Amino acid sequence: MKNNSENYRSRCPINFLLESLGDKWTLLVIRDLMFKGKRYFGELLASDEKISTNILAERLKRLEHNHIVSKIVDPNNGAKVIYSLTDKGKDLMPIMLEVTAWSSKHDELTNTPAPFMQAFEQDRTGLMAKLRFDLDKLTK
Amino acid sequence: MKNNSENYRSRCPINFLLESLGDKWTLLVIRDLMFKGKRYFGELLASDEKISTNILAERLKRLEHNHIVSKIVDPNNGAKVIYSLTDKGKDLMPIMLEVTAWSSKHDELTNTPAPFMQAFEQDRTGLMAKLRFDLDKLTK
DNA sequence: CTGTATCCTTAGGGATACTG
DNA sequence: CAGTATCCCTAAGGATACAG
Repeated sequence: MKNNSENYRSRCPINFLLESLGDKWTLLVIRDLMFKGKRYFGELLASDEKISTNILAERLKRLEHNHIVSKIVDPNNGAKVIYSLTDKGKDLMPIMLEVTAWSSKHDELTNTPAPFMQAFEQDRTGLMAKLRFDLDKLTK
Repeated sequence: MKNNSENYRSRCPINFLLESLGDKWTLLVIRDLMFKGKRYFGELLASDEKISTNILAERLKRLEHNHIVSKIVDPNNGAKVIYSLTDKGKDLMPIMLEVTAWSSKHDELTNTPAPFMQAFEQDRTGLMAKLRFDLDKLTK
């Protein structure tokens, strides 16, 4: 996955996403930062899908390099690092919601509460705006 | 990439998408079927990104197995096969549009016309409904 | 035209030991 | 706790020849 434009396979927007986030793990890291309120390396490490340390470290590094995630030193504990989504990262929320909508519609095993998805289909714009507002508050 | 539920890494909807479509090529095939009006193997083969025959054949087979793509024999030419999106496949359109929106916002090299994306941000629901209608007509 | 089959290479990723 | 460094292995993917 390269990120300097000369190496893109094409200049298609779909392909742009694939080159930025198109692997087995990156989207899961973003999910955890966006919807599960995780902020620390250790928390991200503890996902159901069992990512390993080197992979997580590499993905975070690349996400930071792509300005999707930023890291700061925890003001309450200088030994800890806090990861959070940048605006560019938060802009991925509509994609994540649509993915969730699609999966919960087409995979009966998926664990998304149906009422929420129904509300979402009714009023995408409103719900997205609200969630974005919450997200901004959280990482402010 | 497994598709029988016992082998999922988790039952998260984000992960469901990754297990169904999470590789370097699948989303590009869907893009070509959804937005570029391609229907034949040869047409799909001719994308900018240069997919090879074996990969394309394998992806189409898996997409068919997952009920995202269906194939029929061309009624006008028995030697040809026509691929098209199922309803489940067409349901991916909102995701594709959000991906396009995100990429065209954050990658200046991306080739999506800005006016369209502006209209989309104004009225997601309306535009999605219209595009879905067009898509249904096309594959009817 | 629509694929299969094969060969080969590489990138991605698990496991795990180790460091500041 | 937050990573780095290695080792090793496998799956994914390019190239290309060939078949129905």
